[in-house]
Amino acid sequence: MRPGDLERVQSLPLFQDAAPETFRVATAGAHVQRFPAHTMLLLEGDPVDFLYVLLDGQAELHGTWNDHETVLAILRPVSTFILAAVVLDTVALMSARTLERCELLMIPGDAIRTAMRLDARFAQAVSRDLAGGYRGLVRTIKNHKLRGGVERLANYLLALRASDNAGSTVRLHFEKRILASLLGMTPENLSRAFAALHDHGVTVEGSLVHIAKPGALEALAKPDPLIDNHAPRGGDILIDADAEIWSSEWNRATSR
Amino acid sequence: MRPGDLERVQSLPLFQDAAPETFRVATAGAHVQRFPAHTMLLLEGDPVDFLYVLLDGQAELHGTWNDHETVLAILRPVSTFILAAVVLDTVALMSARTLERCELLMIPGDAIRTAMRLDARFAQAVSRDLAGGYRGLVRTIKNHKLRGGVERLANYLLALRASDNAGSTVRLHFEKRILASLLGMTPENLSRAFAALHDHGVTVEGSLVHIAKPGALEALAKPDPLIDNHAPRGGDILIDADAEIWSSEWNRATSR
DNA sequence: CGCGCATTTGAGGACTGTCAACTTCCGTGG
DNA sequence: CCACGGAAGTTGACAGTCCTCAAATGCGCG
Repeated sequence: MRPGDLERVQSLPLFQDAAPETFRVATAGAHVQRFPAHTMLLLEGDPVDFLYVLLDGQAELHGTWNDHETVLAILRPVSTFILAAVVLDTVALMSARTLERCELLMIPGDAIRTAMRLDARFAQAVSRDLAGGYRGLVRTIKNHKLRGGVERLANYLLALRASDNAGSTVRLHFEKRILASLLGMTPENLSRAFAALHDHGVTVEGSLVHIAKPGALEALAKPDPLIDNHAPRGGDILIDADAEIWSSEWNRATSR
Repeated sequence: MRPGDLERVQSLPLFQDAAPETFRVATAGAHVQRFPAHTMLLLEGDPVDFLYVLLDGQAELHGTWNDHETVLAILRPVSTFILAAVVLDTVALMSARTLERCELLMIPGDAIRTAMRLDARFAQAVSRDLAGGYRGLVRTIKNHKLRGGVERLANYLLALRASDNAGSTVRLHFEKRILASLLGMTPENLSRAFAALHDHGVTVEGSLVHIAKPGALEALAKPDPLIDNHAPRGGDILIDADAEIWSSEWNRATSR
């Protein structure tokens, strides 16, 4: 583990509230491992023995059925994943695979469950993390059931703009075919969705997307704080303490 | 509160592990309230002040965007809902409405959060509950992204058969228009989906659905334990300890 | 009994998936 | 450094699915 990695892990919302002793015990049995690109880390249906912490690189969570595959989330450092399966000590519902060379910290599931028993503050942090993940999934389902493909793409681009920079050009962090699957469409239809956004000021050059008229795009996307997690909050309410936990599963992936 | 209600609440996975004192304090500040049918209990975007426990009746969780509405879950007694928002002390992402006359126990959110701080076992139970809900949502997303409408209906019927009885006739517990929304389609298309299942031995009479050839239906539905939570597990593995928590949010609603 | 709403059925259109051909991009190896 | 091969991305044609609108039917409650 490189110097600073431990600090990065400890600063995760999942751990920053834990007692130092809890953190020490949990990471004592952990080990860091490197994986090449396009490597399966975990297969859905397999028992989950570790909580994974992505320290470097990009990874993908996906699900399979009947010879079809769909991307459920893109993970970027630093984030944890499959916490839910670890808490319940059961099999994974999602597969995980690296998109590029990755560095992972693997914490034994036993250590996590033991820590929850001994450290109430850690158990609370786990609850908050899972609650944040849960709410992320609720947003995702609303996104998919209520919006069409073009609208999902438009909101995705606005979310990228809000999170990565303030400029009018955003960069897609992974291949379009993966973005297509994440957004619930085929690569062909993603192309057409980008084409449809052409009329609203969106131009594409490789992985660079230029948003010429953010206003026009927003008019089409109709972002909603109850779906998108980046949308402008209603200005009349002062109590805006939506301190959602976003460090672990479903990071900035699905809809932000 | 009727006699026995408290016992029913205490026997929920969320509470059965908690210290008696924890349970006493939490329910001390709680109150039971009755609501007529078709009443809004909670509006998405509103701060959540209570953890709700549905003691009697049926309720629905739904989301809204751009003048469209989609049903996210059907709740049946005894189950809790909006635990995630309570844990994070934030606004609701889903609205809740009664489908019929309902009896609800409302536990102040403060009491829940305090109990988590004081009782590590309760905090663990909350984590398990949220982890179970999280995994239910993952199943839902896979269900929606990987399957078509007819397949979703077929699996829903098989899930009903597995949970409610062992017979070949199942009863829909709510209106078809709500089922349609839950399954992510229009009422018109649900009708056609039922018609499509005609060829596979499914006949409909009001809210009664007869499954003449379960084998044929399964061949179409291709149920999967990693999506449906009722599907036959692979017989070669003995370790089948998937003790998922299913008592709270997302009960038998979405995909079981 | 009658009204209102849920459900069904039909027709048409919009959206999405599939297949195939073509172009572009990128990493490899000469 | 360039040429090449393979994969990614795009475009077009077509089919299948799903949504919308409209009208007819059925059901339940007042």
